[in-house]
Amino acid sequence: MNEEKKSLNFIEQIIEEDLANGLPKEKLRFRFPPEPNGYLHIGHAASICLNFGLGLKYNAPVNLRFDDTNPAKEEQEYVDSIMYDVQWLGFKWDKVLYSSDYFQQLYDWTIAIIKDGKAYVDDQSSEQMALQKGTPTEPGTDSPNRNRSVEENLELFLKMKNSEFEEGSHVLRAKIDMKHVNMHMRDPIMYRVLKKHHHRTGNDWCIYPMYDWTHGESDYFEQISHSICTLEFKSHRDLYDWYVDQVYDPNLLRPKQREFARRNLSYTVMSKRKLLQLVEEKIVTGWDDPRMPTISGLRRRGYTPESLRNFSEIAGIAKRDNVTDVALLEFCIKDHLNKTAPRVMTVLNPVKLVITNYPEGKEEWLTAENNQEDKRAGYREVPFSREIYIEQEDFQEEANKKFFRLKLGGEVRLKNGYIIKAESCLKDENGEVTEIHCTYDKDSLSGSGTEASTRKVKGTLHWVSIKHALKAEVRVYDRLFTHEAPDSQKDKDFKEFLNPDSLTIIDAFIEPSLKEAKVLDRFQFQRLGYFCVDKDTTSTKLVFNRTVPLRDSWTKMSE
RNA sequence: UGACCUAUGGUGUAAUGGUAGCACUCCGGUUUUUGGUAUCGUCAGUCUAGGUUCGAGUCCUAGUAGGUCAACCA
Repeated sequence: MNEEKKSLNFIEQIIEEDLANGLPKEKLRFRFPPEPNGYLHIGHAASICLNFGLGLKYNAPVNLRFDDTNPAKEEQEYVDSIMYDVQWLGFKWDKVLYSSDYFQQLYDWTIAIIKDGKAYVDDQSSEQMALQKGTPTEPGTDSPNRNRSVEENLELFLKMKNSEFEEGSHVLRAKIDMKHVNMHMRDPIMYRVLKKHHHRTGNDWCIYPMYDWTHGESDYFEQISHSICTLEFKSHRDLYDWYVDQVYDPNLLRPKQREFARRNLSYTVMSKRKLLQLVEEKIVTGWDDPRMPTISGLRRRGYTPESLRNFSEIAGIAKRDNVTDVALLEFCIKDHLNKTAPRVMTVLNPVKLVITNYPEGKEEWLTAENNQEDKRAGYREVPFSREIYIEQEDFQEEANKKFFRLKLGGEVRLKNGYIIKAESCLKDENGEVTEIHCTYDKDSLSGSGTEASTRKVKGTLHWVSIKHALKAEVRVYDRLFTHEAPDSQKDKDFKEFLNPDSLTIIDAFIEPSLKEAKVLDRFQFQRLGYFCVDKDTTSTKLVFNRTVPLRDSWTKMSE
């Protein structure tokens, strides 16, 4: 009964503190600000769940804002996929906004800043400017253009805007302090000339604001109370604040940037650049390849929104570097699917089994429970006949008593069916078992109520009737990399750790109830794992992805 | 040879100066017509050294380790 109080993460603690210090609760407002230059991944999911979760917790609006200030990298395709992913995760934004919506406002503010003598046009080469910038341990030196007159700056900036200068020839810089210990404060660039088509503003602009100049102002413009980003932006905070200072009206809310550690997952990479590389070099089939840590990849793999949200919740957030064990993610999806996924029988690596005392030509439809974790899931019928497939690894001619499966002279129950006893087997020239001959106890049918039907045998096998089975392609995935943190090795490229066996394609036999399964339908293939229908499925060919195998204490034990 | 951030079981996170807890992983028991699930349990942690304090994972100092910062990227 007693509600256990949930501890707050450090961001929530900051918010509680701000509230306690007089920030009205109605002023709380958050945002998720992706750049539309790639697909979202599980790390973004952490940020999405954090920001939208805060919105839910405090009943505050959350904007989805596209940080689209670099037309060279951004595309509508990414905008669309990001919106889809956020909604799929189950969140609702207050407004969809774009930094590019603020280009005019930003420009107007910039004019004021130039007039205030706090920004200047620099026409040096980027190399020259880099040289003057100094290093983290040495102060920078002033640009010779630093003291242009306001009039000249205004005139030059207008020319930049009017496309009178070439790309790379002129930039507008904030006049701050070339000797500042924080490199970002050494006269950062506010605008550059980019004669590129923008996915939203088209060719309206040929000057584009930089991230720092845009982000804080966008937050301020939208009156975001808490601007949450990842740790690598920590040193941008001084600049964020400096820029907000230039336009801040004390009657309005002043946004505050706060940083948390990005979420890393073991056995994968998370940087957009590297993920893009995997896509472009065709190491994976696309952004939504089921081996990718992208939201779209995880979705196609069979992950549910609930499982991803739960993962973010229990992984938590903090400020230290981390590599979260992918086992935690897998636990989350198994936990959810265990409660929700219908069970079916499929055989991945078949061996033929003949029940010699079962009448030829006879078939029965046996009743099978769809999900013993959820009685409402009901029952279905599965066909049974004289010849069935079982898994190769479920049969051994001889085995010790720890082997609960089928062995010569031993008994086993066929799931939802009869108890059978192995009498003999046929083998090919290599000694591989090609056919198993069994007899069945005709009184032992599951659920028939007879004494024999309740008889205990140690093992229960899944199976499919050969005559009725459907063929399906099953894609079995393993981790994409063999190293826990493939991009952590300074002297090695992350691709050296690619797992050559990350995908295995199997022709499997599945029970006929799966015939009408729809893309993204999720199932438990009993005793094997969770699988979902892939989008490559056609009317003539079913394709399944293995989301995650079931916990397997037998294989571990027998190794 | 600077500034800033971080340091709690194998992993991820709590403990807001007062009993180091939770989850995952691993291992073991029980139940089981899934070697699944459920359930019970075991193992396992405050980077180091000083200091403040009745009391320090928490505060201070120094060290050590890791990370971040010098794109006309975000």
